[in-house]
Amino acid sequence: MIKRLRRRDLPIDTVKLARFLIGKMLVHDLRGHRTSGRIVETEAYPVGDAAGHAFRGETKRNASLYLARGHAYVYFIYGMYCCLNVSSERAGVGAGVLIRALEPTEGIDLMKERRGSSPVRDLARGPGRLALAMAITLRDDGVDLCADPSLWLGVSDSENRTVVAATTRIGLSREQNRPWRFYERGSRFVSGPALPKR
DNA sequence: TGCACGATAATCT
DNA sequence: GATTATCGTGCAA
Repeated sequence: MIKRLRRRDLPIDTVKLARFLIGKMLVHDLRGHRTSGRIVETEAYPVGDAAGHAFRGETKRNASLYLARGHAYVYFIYGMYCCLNVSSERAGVGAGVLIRALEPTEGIDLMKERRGSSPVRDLARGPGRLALAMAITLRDDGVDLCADPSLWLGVSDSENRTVVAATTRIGLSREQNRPWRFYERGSRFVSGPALPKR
């Protein structure tokens, strides 16, 4: 069983939310089929961060970052992939948390179809892969993850204890030394270069 | 295991 | 015209 997260459950702070989301569930119910996974890796892009898409102010593309915390901001990158973020502050303030990797839990066969049959470990290891496996597209930009019947955040009642660790973020050309990437220590489903075992 | 490289298009300068 | 919060492949060690 997965219980929905309400907006009041989410911390009103980008870095705190990024840490909070580790171990929580992302669920997509689409045409009667569910795919879901445990979030094992996130990155915070707080207010004033030069690497954040909202750094230079609100535009048509990044408008969803300015919605109340818990809304989806989906953007298209490298001409090929979509990435999912969760808006993370009060309405009118632009910031978000990038969801970088999931441990697949339900709908694994469907994820394999969407991804072109890859090992379970690689289905949602990385933001572009995650969006493909979960069938998240630009149409999901702006969705309220605390209210939408299809795409939502939750907590599993069989949630096991999660040890969260922090490192620097991936793929940036600015603000590279900020410790704003969070992941579940020991998880095989985390993207990026190999990490210390414990 | 670790690099270099190309694909490919929206957004911004 | 440059840049980009990525990924798969190919090749070297």
